Amino acid sequence: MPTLRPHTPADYDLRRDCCSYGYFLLAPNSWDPRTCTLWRPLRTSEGVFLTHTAQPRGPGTTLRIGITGRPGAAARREIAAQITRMLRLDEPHETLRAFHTLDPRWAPSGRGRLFRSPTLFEDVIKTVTSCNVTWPSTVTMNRRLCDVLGRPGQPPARLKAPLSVRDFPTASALSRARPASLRARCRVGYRDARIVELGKRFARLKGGIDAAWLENPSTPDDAVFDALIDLPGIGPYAAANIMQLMGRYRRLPLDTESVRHGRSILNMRGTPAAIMKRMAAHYAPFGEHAFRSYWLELWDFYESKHGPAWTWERDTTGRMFTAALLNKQP
DNA sequence: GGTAGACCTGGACGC
DNA sequence: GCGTCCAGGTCTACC
Repeated sequence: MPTLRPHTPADYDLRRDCCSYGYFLLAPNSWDPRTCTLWRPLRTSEGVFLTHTAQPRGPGTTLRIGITGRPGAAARREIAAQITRMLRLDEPHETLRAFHTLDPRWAPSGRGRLFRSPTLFEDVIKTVTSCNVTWPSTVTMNRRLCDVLGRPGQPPARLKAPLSVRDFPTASALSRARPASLRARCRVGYRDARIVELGKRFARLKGGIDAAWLENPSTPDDAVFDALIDLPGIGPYAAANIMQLMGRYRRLPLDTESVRHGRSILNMRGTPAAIMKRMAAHYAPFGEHAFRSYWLELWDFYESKHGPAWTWERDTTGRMFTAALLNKQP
């Protein structure tokens, strides 16, 4: 079986850094808590390959990416690049150090890298499927999108892959879907036409967007925010969330979870709108790392309820990790 | 510029 | 098993 050894930062801890944001629980990602392995089908120019990424020698050692099938040199490079994006293996050490200097609470644990998707498009769709729904619906929508529109990869011959080997649908595949079919088969509800339109924009079929420009670090935050908020289904919350997934942490995606956090942990009082204003002011001193400080506080709360995220089973704890649901747990 | 109501789904709850 | 209520962010119409 082909194996890749991507460049791995000296402080990298797969358990900590992969299980750091809810998207690691969404299809087609699959974290196996027993083996501490991330399973994930990835699309390349040579087809879809099922990968599994582990850190067999423990934190701080080189990751190993096992690949089912026979990828050529180009496909291997594409797989390594996608895993690097998902796990933020290329995040400069100085950036993390700057974050830990600004917010020393996370220096001892080394936290700061937040999981994301292999492509900006997948992060955008995952964000849209997380709006105006409870987390279990987000889980269902992503699983169905993969089952219905993802291309199958080669299943492993001997290894037991925990889940489906279908990848996440491409922009092109979603641009060709019929809204009614998306609604009926993927349970995306009123998001149907918006998702198809996003597929068209990212496939650059109609009013196409320039993903390279969006992802270019020299593009100003405000310009990125304005471009994102122009997209269908993307409002202030979604735009800010997509920005943090792009590594732009200055804006906070404020939602009902933020209000819950403001009230219960930070002892803020007032209407939801007033609390959101106070939340923005509260984290403003963390500047370009504001979201990381905010998110790690939230994540800490979730883990205080149900143990370290790397132990969460996708189909049990992983379906109920928002505070509203966790608070109902015994 | 601010606000009210519709949009959909799935889970919780009561009967 | 069925009906009702509720949570959730975006969008549009309206003031």
